[in-house]
Amino acid sequence: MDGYDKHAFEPFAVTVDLAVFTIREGALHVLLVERGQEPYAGRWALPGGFLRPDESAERAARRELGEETGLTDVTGLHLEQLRTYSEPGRDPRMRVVSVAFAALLPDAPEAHGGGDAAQARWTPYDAARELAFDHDRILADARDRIGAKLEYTGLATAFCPPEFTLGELQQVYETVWGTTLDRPNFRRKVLATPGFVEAVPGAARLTGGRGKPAALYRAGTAAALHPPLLRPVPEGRPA
Amino acid sequence: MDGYDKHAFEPFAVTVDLAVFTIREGALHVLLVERGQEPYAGRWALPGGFLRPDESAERAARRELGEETGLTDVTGLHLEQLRTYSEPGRDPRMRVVSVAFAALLPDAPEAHGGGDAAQARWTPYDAARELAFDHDRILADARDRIGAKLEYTGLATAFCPPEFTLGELQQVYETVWGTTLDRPNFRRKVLATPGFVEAVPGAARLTGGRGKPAALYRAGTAAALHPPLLRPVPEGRPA
DNA sequence: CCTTTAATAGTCGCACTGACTATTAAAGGG
DNA sequence: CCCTTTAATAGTCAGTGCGACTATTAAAGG
Repeated sequence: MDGYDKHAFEPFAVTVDLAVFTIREGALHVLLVERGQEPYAGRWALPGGFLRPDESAERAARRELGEETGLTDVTGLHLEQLRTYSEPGRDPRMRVVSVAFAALLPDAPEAHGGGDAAQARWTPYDAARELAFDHDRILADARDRIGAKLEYTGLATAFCPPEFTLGELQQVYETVWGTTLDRPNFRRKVLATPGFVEAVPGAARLTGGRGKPAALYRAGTAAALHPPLLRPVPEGRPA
Repeated sequence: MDGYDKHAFEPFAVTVDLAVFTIREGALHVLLVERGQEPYAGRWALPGGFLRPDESAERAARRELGEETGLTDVTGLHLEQLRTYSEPGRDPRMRVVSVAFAALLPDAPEAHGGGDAAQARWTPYDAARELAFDHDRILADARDRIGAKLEYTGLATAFCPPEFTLGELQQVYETVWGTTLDRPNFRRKVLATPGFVEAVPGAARLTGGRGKPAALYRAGTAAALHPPLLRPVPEGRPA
């Protein structure tokens, strides 16, 4: 009931933090910024910043992304709330509640510092360790969430350009899940799932490859995949 | 990067709101409180309240639940973050950012008002309309989330007492999804999914029923169901 | 033109599932 | 004490999805 009626309310600083993913050279990359100020000056961190009084967390997330990394007017950006981190002590200086977002980008435009960030850089996911604040945790949570949502949503297309080949889409799954998938089976499954992708008639990707050019597809309209595309179980999983 | 370094930060009021569900008499019920204060005095709302400076949102959620509804020491309570609502104007008096939670309870202990709440009451989900603030939206989001999570997690057991029959578990699915399920098939599926439930040896529910008493089960240890228990597609869904 | 590379097509068998039917085990009324 | 009622549990069968393959096709480039 937003019950501020009787008790005095304590003011909090509210920030947004972004875990922005893309796929580069077959590896999952995360956008990081180097902190220019204490605390954690010189450490890498997730981009983010303060919520302004007139904007929602979603708007703040897009704004900060542009300010700190130069990624502006990112049309293909998929942005979704992850969760909110509110443990006392997560910031050494004051009480900060942070709304975390996970974001996906198709291609990887170069990033540069700005705002509070000394510099910004795409970093391989596995190399993004020992970040400032509790950002290691946020980043791991974001990756888990993305991996899980690939199973039952068409989210993977958010990593792809507007038109993409099935091979590129498969690469997304293999990269995020860290597995390999059988190509014919992947193809059959994707095409059999209504609303996942739709063919672009008569188009083929001509990008310098040596073999037969692949047909192009666009993201479909379905939000959820029925049936889902289940992740292969790691060895020895079954109870 | 929690970038409060250069810009002045604006203070916000931070609250938690709870959508607490249970199943009563075969229908999904939600815990609501009647507001004792303006704004929205006399209107029904989700329980919740201010975050204190020394507690996380999760702890605040449990505390407010106890204060406003008398539901304290709820051992079987499942509590999970839904999302954070931060649109400007969602509270007519000040800038409030609210961390919303979805919660599930096995049985339904009676609730009574307290704290900021004039009274508290279990309300059938379908009758919970025109709530204060944006709580209609939060409630709908929570219900969607719960319904979806039933598919691929063992969450349904959170609606059940520590020991339950497969019939009771099936009732949870049918109630939340608004469908009917074939009993033998449901049984087969649940028992074939490793870690979903485990049998309580030699126990049977004797509660006054007329027919053969059902065997009892406990919640299993698996967090995710492999394979998931997919919701039947509504008529005419396939594209 | 011929080799290479990758996309696409097709096959086979098992496991899962939806839609059923049949059986069993107790409770409670007569 | 039996017999009806109620519900749990067991079993059947066909269609389908999917993993693991093999085979074919289409272009690029030397």
